[in-house]
Amino acid sequence: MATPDLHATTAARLGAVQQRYTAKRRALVELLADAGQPLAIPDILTRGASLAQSSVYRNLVVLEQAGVVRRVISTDDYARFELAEDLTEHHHHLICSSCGSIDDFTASSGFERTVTEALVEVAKDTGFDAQHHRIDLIGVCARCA
Amino acid sequence: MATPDLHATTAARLGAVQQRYTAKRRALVELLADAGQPLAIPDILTRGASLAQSSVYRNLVVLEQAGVVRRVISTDDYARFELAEDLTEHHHHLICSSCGSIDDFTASSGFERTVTEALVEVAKDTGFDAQHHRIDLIGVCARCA
DNA sequence: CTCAGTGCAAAGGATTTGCATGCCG
DNA sequence: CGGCATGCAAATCCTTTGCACTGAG
Repeated sequence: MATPDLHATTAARLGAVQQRYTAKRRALVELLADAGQPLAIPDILTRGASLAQSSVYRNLVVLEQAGVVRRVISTDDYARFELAEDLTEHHHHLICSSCGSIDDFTASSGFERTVTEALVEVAKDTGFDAQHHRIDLIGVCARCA
Repeated sequence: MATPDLHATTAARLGAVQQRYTAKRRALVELLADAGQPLAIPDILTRGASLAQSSVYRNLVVLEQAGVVRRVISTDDYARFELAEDLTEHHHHLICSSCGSIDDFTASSGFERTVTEALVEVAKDTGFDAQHHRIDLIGVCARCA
């Protein structure tokens, strides 16, 4: 799943905020890239990231500020993290209200166009400066059903 | 803002889960109804709810289980609560990435129709049993701009 | 040699829970 | 009267932070 230049891009963005792209950070990014779905910290630790819990948190903060990863909120107690959209693909989430797990899905381009147009309209009406949108489906995942 | 039968409905739903509609709970529901936007616990306490903090949390859990209120997640540390949609009106949120405040907005019916159709499609493809959807605009609110 | 990155342990802070009391039914 | 709701305070648990050590440049 790792795009050829995923690491190059990440390195560049980290550099832009005076941060290094260490082996541990690389491992973290690869873990997220391979997962294909947002991961909670316990998931990350379980999947053999040889990192102290605190370092995971700290690095995720750094990567978030660098615009490499994004924090996603779910229904359970853990925050989840995924690669920034411009490193993957514009997508939305299926959030399980039972177990809190999150899966990705993509919508048709026509749908996205409609949504974008509508949201521009809303922004105009409310004076709200929208940076991006978020569409989630809340329900019960296949595992919990 | 309080619909004539808001309290009747609330009482009924609480009754359905063997819970009473006490004066404190009524005050909580009215506070949320009047606010017109999701409130965080500190907001609730500030607005003169004569309730202990722990009771607010406890009652919100009860009300959530009864399907009277809904928990909304933002970007800051506090969870926020609003009345369930069927007690108000279907709407979406403008979330400020700067201060974490949340405001409501409604979209055109055509937009909602398109969204619903698209989401039904997605649910069919993924085997995900969607209960409802959530559309948020993330950006900077007028106050923070 | 310097300074960012890391691990470990302790601190922080929103949320939850235990227990005694008071009130509704 | 009995049981649930409430307040207060202590406990939880995810997340953050302090500090000393290590490794890259």
